[in-house]
Amino acid sequence: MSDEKRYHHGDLRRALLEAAEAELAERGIEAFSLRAVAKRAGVSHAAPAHHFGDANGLLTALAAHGFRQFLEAQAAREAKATPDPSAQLVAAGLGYVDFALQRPALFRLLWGSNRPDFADADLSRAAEDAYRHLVEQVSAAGGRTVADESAMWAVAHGLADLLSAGRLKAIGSFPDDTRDAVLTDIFSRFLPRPQ
Amino acid sequence: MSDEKRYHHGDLRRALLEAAEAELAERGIEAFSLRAVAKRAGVSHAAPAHHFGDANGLLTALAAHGFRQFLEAQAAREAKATPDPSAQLVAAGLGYVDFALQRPALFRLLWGSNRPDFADADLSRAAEDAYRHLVEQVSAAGGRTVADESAMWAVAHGLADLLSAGRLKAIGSFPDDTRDAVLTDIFSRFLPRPQ
DNA sequence: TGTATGTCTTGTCATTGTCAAGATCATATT
DNA sequence: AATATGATCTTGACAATGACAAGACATACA
Repeated sequence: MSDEKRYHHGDLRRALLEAAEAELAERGIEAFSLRAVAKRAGVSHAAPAHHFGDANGLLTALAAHGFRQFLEAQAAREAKATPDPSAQLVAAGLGYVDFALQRPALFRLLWGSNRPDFADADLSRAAEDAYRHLVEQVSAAGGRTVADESAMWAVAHGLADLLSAGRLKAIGSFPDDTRDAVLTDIFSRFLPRPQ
Repeated sequence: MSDEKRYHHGDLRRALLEAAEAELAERGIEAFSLRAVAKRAGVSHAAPAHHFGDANGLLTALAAHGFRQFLEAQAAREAKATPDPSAQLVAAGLGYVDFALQRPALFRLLWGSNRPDFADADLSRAAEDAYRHLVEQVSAAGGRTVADESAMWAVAHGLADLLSAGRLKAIGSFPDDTRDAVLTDIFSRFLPRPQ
């Protein structure tokens, strides 16, 4: 049988990352346990060490993966939007919120935890890619200043963070399409204005 | 001597809250340890239990205190601003960011942790007071819709969260008065427009 | 075939949160 | 003043956790 218990897992690194995200989603980052991840992946409690060093190393790898999925969520919205720069920027903002709502625990790992090592080469590259995408979108939409960038980033991030934490109950209780309409309205206020 | 070691502390509850905030600031919420708090306050590791139940109980009480200080930070800015509603709203936003920059660990406890029990009566009241203040400010400045409220809250929250986490390096590296000017510019974009 | 390297397990230790039991103190009542 | 009652704090214990060391097992390669 292919699922026979073997001494060598074969793809343990990937299995541990999947188990870690599942644990994160179920128990939250504050109750995250390396041993629980190992148990879920069906290996001994010390197995993760060889692949990730320590618990923070595993969370660092998971965060890098998370930032790439974060960009994918934005790209998915952008693909559905009209190609003009303003619509693309709004779409990126909607994707930012989508990710936060669909994977709240991962979102919190990326933006609200200091357990990942952001000096790690892979993670810092993934995080910078996300930042660069934002800057490019704002710039294409006519943004020129630090205030233009920061305003758009802040409003998208604030909405994503508050919504995923369940604090913005007004918007959070809307059906999806209504929520999108309100969010689009809000993002539009921050678009760099053509002069 | 007044600082003699007594069996009964006398004001242990307050001392533990202060020790907890200091520990939070020094080691971060992810390394928060109840025993370290007790040691810092000079009592045994089990002493906090009687006053707060468990570790989350202590963090709940600290969060309630934190929300009140959060409102004080906004009030401090409002007192220095002109009394017109728009200026008051911008001042509240600046106070929001002040608090996040001055007490980043506490800010994260309030907005990015699920360890505090938000069903706790004292904490939920303190958190609702903060929310009510925001709604009133937005309303006084002419805001009428859910989008008006959410936009202002989100931009203030996003700026505060990103700045306190050190992610908004552009603005974060500015001297205080320059930063205030940029933030004021950004907040002004979200002010409800007189129609 | 034999050896080196990589992968995983078992066992151990210090630290942590929580609970139980007991010691000490403060206060009210008589 | 003496005592009782309850609040406050300590000591000791336990299970869970992250990290480390040593060894077992498997694969790659000569």
